[in-house]
Amino acid sequence: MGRGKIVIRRIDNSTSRQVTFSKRRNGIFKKAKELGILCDAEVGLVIFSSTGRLYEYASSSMKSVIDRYGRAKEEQQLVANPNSELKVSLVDLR
Amino acid sequence: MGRGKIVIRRIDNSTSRQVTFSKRRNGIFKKAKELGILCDAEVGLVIFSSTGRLYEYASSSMKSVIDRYGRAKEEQQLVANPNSELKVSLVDLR
DNA sequence: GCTTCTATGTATAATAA
DNA sequence: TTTATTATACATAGAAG
Repeated sequence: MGRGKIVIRRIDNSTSRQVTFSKRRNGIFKKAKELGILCDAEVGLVIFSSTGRLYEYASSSMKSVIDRYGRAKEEQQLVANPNSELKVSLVDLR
Repeated sequence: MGRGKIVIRRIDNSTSRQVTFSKRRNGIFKKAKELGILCDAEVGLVIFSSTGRLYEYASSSMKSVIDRYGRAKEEQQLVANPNSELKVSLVDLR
């Protein structure tokens, strides 16, 4: 997308890498916002630059996204391995 | 980006919304991966569809991203409000 | 570390399967 | 829900502030 085609690998020149980071970071945040609005989705995006600086976007709030993520992963765990916690519960019922 | 220009607001037609979600989700995941590689950044992306399904991508691992996020926010908190915890520490030192 | 310019590479809207 | 096609809209590489 630009004057030349690029290969996707770490940009060696630190100045170019910084400029590309700035542009693409803006681009992806825009995409994240659009996706949330267009498709009625909840989106959370966290980016740490190579210098360690944090950039974030959440369609709702990051706390909401992370909490929901945790709950969703728990459910996935139960579906993937139905015996794990359920077994405990059944044992506890006796 | 396509046959017609669109306005960024919720797509009413659920079939179109779903198709757009599928395409744009792929697009943004690709962008997230590229950003991580090109710019040596740590990226975490969480998306819940309008039907509640979870989609995720992390350049490292989501746990790593969330943990680092938590630590970064704590630091921000301290920088923004230097008196909060520091005051306690100083008091404790006496 | 962000912005402008602009030629060019990409993503994707509309549509159909 | 994902994919194929293709015309268009958009993102961005490179260069220079």
